[in-house]
Amino acid sequence: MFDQFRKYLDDKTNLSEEDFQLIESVSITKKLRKHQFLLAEGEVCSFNAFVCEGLLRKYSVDDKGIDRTVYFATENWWIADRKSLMEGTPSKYFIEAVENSTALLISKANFEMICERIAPFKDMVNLILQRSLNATHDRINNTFQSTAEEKYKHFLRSFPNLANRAPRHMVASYLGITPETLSRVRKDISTK
Amino acid sequence: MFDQFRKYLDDKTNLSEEDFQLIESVSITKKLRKHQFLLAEGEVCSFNAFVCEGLLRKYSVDDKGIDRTVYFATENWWIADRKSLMEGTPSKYFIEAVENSTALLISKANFEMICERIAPFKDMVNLILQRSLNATHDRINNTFQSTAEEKYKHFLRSFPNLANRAPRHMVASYLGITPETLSRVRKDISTK
DNA sequence: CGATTCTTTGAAAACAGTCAATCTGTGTGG
DNA sequence: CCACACAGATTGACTGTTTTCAAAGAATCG
Repeated sequence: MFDQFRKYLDDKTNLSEEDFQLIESVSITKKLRKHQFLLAEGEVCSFNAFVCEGLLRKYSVDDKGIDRTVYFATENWWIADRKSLMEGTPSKYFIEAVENSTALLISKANFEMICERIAPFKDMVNLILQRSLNATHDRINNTFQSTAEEKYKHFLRSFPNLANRAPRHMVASYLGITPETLSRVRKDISTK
Repeated sequence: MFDQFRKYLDDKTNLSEEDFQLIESVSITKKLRKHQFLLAEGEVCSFNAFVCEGLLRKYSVDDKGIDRTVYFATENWWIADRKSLMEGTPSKYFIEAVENSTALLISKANFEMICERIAPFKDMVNLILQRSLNATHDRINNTFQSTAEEKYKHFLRSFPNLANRAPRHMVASYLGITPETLSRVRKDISTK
């Protein structure tokens, strides 16, 4: 499992053998079965997770009981509730395995320790943060004023592989539309 | 002008007199008149800007010529197009003064230099990044599946002071609704 | 004051949401 | 291996919200 992470790190940054060993020593492999939760609402998020295989999803449930998917994470993506992690407050989110998945967890304390000791790692993390922020702004930019059809097409362009892996109702909740609307949009597109 | 920034830095982090002087030496005061652009679409963003006074707005213009406001920045907020800045690519955004404003600009090279030399500054920047990402996720969470009225009420709660300073059509474009809809929503709320 | 831009209002059309029913596929237990 | 149950996906009819287009009122700036 760590091999996957190692390849990722090798690609993104420049670490010594010693660095790898330190990181490996604090990485906990976690297998998740479909539907299993990595984090539940009300819990304090205590880790950063790197997804080795599978698909995870972060979502909240609103007053009316409706899912709001904030984020999907597949192979080589990170997932956590940063707000809960940073502030030590109860999370408003669930993180759930959409497929059987494997993730590497690094506890908050260990993550900070690694960042302290390995400067390139810290830089990488901050770079990822920046990219993530850019991507999130793009998402707002591309879906706020759009019709359901435009939103879905943009989703297909951005995550061509996710559209088939994630159940439709989750895609719908990611796009902020109902499953029924998504179904109709897909029909419209296919008959063109 | 630098006083304002200094107070901000004092509040957020812990810097020596020497650090302040270094930062001041690379900060360029820029006065902007209402409607003036700090960045235009197609330009490469070459700075980070700290707003001392006034109100700036970051927006793109879509195919149909409609504004999409991504971000407002008032006193003590940062603004830039991070993507363009990071990658050196042409920006898709405009950054425009909504009021007469004053900002401190720090060029990309100098900003990186400061981050290198002053570790607490770098940490502060990364903390801001994280908060910004959290706030953006909250924004998605709170406005994606909401009605126009809910979006506006959430905006009022989040930015009570902005609602009066920013023209309504900009607020509308921030919320992803038409100015007409915003006008009606406001009427509905006031007659309750 | 006049011109331009912003905001509001009205009526019609487009769009997405809701509710209920049906269809599909998957997995489970007999 | 089949039948059944169950969750997810689709479809239809209806409702409600938002957009669009057009026009009239404010407000602002030179």
